Amino acid sequence: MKSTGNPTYRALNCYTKLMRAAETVTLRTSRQMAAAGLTISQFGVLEALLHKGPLCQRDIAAKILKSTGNITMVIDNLEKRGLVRRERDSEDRRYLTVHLTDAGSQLIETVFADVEAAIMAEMGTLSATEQEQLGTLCKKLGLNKEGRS
Amino acid sequence: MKSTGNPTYRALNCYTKLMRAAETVTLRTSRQMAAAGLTISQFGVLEALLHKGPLCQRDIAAKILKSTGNITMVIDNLEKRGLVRRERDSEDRRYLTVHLTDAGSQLIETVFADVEAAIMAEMGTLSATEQEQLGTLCKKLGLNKEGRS
DNA sequence: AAGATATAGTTTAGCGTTAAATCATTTGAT
DNA sequence: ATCAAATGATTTAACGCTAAACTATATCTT
Repeated sequence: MKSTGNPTYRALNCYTKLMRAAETVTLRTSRQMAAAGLTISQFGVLEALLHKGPLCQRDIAAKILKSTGNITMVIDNLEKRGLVRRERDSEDRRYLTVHLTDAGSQLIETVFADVEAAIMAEMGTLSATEQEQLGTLCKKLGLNKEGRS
Repeated sequence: MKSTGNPTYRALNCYTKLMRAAETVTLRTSRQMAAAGLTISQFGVLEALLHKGPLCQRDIAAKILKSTGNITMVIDNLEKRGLVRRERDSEDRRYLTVHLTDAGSQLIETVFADVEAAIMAEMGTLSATEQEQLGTLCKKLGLNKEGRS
């Protein structure tokens, strides 16, 4: 199985390394979130609100690729901590627009900066050229067939 | 932010593509497991047992990088389906050795082959050289600093 | 205007996940 | 031999996650 010319070995090996790298980088960057008491999902929600402004839950779900049932709970927890507030849309009462509170804004701004720095540090292991190569290869991999379906 | 010479942009962009690629590939390969009614964790446990033989729960947890509390539950579910059985070690009664049943062996063998084929198909988007490049870059990324700690 | 259909959000059931507390058993120290 | 410490497994509490059923509101058809 270790013969480097073996296509099966090569593919599985590449797959394993890709997964490990993603896991490791996630683990390291998520420490910045954990340090602020935020889960990855909570960070995702706050970050979406920071960069896109107030959003309804459906849009948040789409942005972080999670189900709407889940978003209800994540936002419940953020609301309990006073980081976001829900506002019922007066035009169409089905919509709840989620807003960052001042505390939420303040928190996500600093945590986002920390996470960004952690990502930079992680990627800094690779040279500029290597980062571009990696990006290109990953993109090619993701584009395979029908997108994310 | 889109200036390609910007190191922050380059790092974040590369990070995003890496994460997306890993997610997409996981999503696609996990369909093979889902088709057999197995979750990713259940697949991990069965695969460990297939390739390493009977293991105690602690070793299984270490193999799939999950907590032992979690393994208890995953194995409960596999046991309910008759895919594995627990056997109390007669030497040291703290240990439960987990064995594949015949049904479990049969299932994991076919599902493993399917998953392997799916991984091959995914990685097949890249040429042999590209796979090796990707593997090298991912490995370099993961090796950064203190391993997985 | 009435009823069907669609949409936003919530709830529920089930699995996964961790960390921490607990139980059972074994090992080590004295 | 006894008691303390270590170790494997289980349980519990809390959060995350999905799919599916459900509620409330809005829109579309006629």
